[in-house]
Amino acid sequence: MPELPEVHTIASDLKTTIEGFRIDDVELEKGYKVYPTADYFAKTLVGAHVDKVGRIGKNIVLKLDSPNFLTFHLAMTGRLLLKDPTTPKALHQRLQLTLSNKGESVALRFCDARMFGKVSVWTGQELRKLKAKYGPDVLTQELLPQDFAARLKIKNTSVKNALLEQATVAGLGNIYATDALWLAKIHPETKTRDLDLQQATDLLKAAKDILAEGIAHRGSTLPDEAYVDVFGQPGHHQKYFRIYGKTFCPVCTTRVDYKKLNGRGTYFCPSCQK
DNA sequence: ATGTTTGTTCCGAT
DNA sequence: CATCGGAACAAACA
Repeated sequence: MPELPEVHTIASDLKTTIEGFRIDDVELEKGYKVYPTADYFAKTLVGAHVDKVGRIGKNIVLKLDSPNFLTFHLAMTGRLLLKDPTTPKALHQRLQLTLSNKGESVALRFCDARMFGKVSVWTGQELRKLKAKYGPDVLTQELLPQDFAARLKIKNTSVKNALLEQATVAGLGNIYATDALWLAKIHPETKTRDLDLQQATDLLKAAKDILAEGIAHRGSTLPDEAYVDVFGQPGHHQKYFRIYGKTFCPVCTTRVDYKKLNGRGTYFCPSCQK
C-alpha cells in the first residue's frame, strides 16, 4: 500500500473535497465483499453525511453524521479516486459512493486489483476496538523516544520487523521503514533488544523525518502506479528514496546489500548501517 | 516460466 | 497462553 504518507495525502484531500457531502448512492460490484455485509452497508450509508475525514494508521476513516464510521484500507493495490459520476467505471472498481453537496455531485471510487484491501462500516465502539489494535502513530508528538525504545525492546525480533508491526508503532511500511533505518544508520537485522536509547531516539527522528518528507512530496508512486492520489496524480517521493531500490549508497557509494527479511525486500548499506 | 510487489491475517512451531 | 515467521490472500508486470 500506500504507507502513511500516501494514506495521509488521500485523507487530507478527501477532507477538503467531500466533508459535508451527503452519500446518495452505494454501488457495490458483484461479488465484492465489504464488512460487515453489503445490506448493512447500503442501509447505513445512504442518506448519511460525511462529517470528518481522518486516519487510523493506514486506514482512511470517514466519520459520518450518524453513529457510524466508514473505513478504507488500501493494502497493496487499493486506490480511492474522485471522479465525475458520469465517467466510465475505473479499472478494478469495487465500490462507488455517489456524494453530493449544494448541487455538486461526485463519485468516490474504491478500486483494488488484488483485493487485499478492505472497506468497512463500524460503530463507534467497534472503531475504538480497531484503534486499540494499533500502536501510537509514528507522527504523534505523544510518542516519546523512551516509549518508542520500550516498545521496541520488548520484541524478540529484528528492528525492521518490529517497525513494520502496526501494533508496535503505526504508519511505517516497507519502503519508509527501510529508508528510516538507513537515515538512522541502523542495520535492519539488529535485534530490538540490542538497541540503546540513543539509537531508538535517532530511529524515531529518522522515521518522523522520512514520513514528513513523504507527505511533503504527496507520497511515493512506483512504476506500476498502484498509488495515485484521489485526483489520479502520482506522488513525487520516489525521486527522494535514500536506499530503497538503490544499487549504491548515496553517502559512501558502497554497493547496497539486498536481503529478504520476513519476506520483505530490504535494502541497506553494509558500511553505514552497523 | 519465474520472481517481484507499497499490507495484513492466519496458522503451525516453539 | 504468547510470540514469531512463513504461507496465504491474488493480480500485474518484467
